[in-house]
Amino acid sequence: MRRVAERVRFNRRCMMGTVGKALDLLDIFTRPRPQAGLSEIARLAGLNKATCHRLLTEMESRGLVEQTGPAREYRLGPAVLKLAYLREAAVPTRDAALPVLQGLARATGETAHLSHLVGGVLRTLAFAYSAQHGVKVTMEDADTLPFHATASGAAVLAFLPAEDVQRVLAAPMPARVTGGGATPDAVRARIAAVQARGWAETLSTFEQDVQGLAVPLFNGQGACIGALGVAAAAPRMTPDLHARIVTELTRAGAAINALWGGQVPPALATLWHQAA
Amino acid sequence: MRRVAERVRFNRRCMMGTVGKALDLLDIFTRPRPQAGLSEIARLAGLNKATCHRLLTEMESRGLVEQTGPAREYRLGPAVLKLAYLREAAVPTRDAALPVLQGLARATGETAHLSHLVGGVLRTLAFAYSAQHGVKVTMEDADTLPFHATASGAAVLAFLPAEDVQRVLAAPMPARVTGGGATPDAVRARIAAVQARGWAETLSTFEQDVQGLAVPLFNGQGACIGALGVAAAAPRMTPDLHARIVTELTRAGAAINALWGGQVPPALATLWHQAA
DNA sequence: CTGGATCGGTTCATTATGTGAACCATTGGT
DNA sequence: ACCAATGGTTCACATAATGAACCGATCCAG
Repeated sequence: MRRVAERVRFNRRCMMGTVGKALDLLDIFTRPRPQAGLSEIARLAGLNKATCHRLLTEMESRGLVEQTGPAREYRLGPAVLKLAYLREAAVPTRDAALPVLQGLARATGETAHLSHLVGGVLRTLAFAYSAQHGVKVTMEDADTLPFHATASGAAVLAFLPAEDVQRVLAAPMPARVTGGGATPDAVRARIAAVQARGWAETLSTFEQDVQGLAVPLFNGQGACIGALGVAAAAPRMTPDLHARIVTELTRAGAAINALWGGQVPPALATLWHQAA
Repeated sequence: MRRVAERVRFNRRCMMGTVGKALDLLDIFTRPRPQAGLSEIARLAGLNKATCHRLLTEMESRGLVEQTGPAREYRLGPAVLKLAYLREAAVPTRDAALPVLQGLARATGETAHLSHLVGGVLRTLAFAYSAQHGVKVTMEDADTLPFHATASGAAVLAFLPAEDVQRVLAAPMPARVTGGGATPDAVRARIAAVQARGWAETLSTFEQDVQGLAVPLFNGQGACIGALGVAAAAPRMTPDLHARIVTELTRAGAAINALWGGQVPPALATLWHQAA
C-alpha cells in the first residue's frame, strides 16, 4: 500500500539497523566536539566498544571518518566533502540560499538561520550573523532544534500532517525549556497563530532572552521540509524592529522557496504578500 | 599488535560489512548521474533490490540520501551538507586549499586539481579551471584517479610504504589506459623519477592529449595523503610553459602542505626549494 | 483493452552477520 | 609498582541481513 509507506515517512529514526547505528555515530561529531576517542564514542552512543570500533573502521574505509595522529581519535573524514560537493551540484540548496540568508541577517541586524527537516528532526543547515551588534544570538551549537520550543519548530508543525503533529506533541518534552512555553497547549496555540498570520514566533522558550521568528519552507510537492528563522536578542526588540523582521523574513522565505522550487500553500503565500 | 593494524590501513575497501555496502551505494551518485531509481541502483551495485531498498531507506532516515518527487528516485540528502560543514570547521582542508588551487590554475593557465587518498583510492576533492584558454581539461567526471595512469597517482605511490605500492602494482590494470604507459615497469620508472626530481609527470596515459604533473601532499605525521596536480592540454605545451608549471606546482604544493600542517620529507622539500 | 515488461516496494524462511563480555597491550598519572 | 584509563581483538552466541518470490502500479506496443 502506498499509504503505509507514507505513514512511516516521519520519524524514520526509529529503525535501528546496523547502518543506522553507524550513521548515528556521525552525530557524535559536533562543532564543540569535533573529534572523540573510541571509548568516548562508545559511551556517548551507548554501544559496545567492539561494535563501535567495527562501525568506525568500516566508515573509515570509505573515508566518512578518519583517525587522527597518535591520539587515535576519530573525526569526520574527507569523503563528506566530496558528497557535499555532489549534493550541491545536483541540488543547489545551501549555496543558493546562503546569499538570501546573509541578506536577511544584514537587513534585520540579527542572526538568521536555516533548518532542514530530516528523519523527524529539525537540523540546522546554515546560519548567518549580522555585523551590526556585538551581542548576537549564536547558533554554533544548536545542532537540532526542538519542535516544542522554537519558532522554526512551530512554523514546520503548522504545515505537517496532523498525525505527525500528534506524534511530536505526544513525545516527551525536552528538558531545555523555560517557563511553560513548551506545553502541548502552548505549542498548539503557536501553530494556530502561524496558520493565521503566516509566521511563527516564540520568546525565551529555547534560549533565555531570545525572540525567535520563523517561516516554513516547502519542496516541489508542497510538503514542508524546513524553516527559515531569525533569532533576535529580546532586550533590544522594539515594535519597529519586530515589524521589519517580519517583512524581511517573509520576503526572504518567499525568495528561498522560489530558489528551491518550493510550492508555498496559496493561503500562506497571500499572507506573506500582505506582510511584505 | 600495532603492526597488524598498520598493515590493514591501506586498501580498507576489502571489508564488506553491511555499512560498507550501504556507503558504497553513495558512490553511485556522481556528477553525470546525480540520482537513480531503486532498480538501477541495485543493478549498478550488484545487490538485491530488497537489500538495496533497506539500505537506502535506512540512509534516508538519517538524511544521507533522499527520495525525489513522483519518480521516487534517490539522490544525496541534506545531511551531507551538515557533515561537510562540520568537517571544514574541524579541519579546514578544502576551503583552505581552494585559493591556492585557484591561484595555481590562474598562474599556469591550466586545470589544477586536488585529490585525497581514501580507502586505497585517489578521490578528486576539488579542482579549479583557468579562464585563459577555451580548451581546458575538465575534471568533472574524474571521480577516482587510477594510480597507474596519472601523475597524481605516481606522486602518491612514490611516498607510500613499499608494500602498498606492491599491492597497487599487483592489482589488475584499469581498462582506461592508452599505450604502454601503465605497465608496472612504466609506473616504477615514474615513481623513481618522482623521487629524483620532486614531481610526477605523465603524458596521455589517462586522457589523450593531456599532460599531467603532480606533487604529493602529506599529513602531520609525514604520511602521504593525496596529491596536487595540473592537467595541461598537451598540444600547447612548450618547454617554457612546462618550466612555469613545475615552479608554480611545487610552490603551491609547499603552500598547501603548510596550510594543512603536512610534514614534507626533507629531501623532497629541498627539491621543491630548488624548483621554485 | 490486453499482454508483457518495467517500475518501487514488501514478505519471510534461511543463514550470514553483527554483537558484547572478557581479554590484551599501552599509556599516563600517583 | 600500582591502578585506571586508553585503543584494539577474540569468539560463542543470537540478532539482524539476505534474496527469491511476490504485489500493485504504470507504461507502452500491438
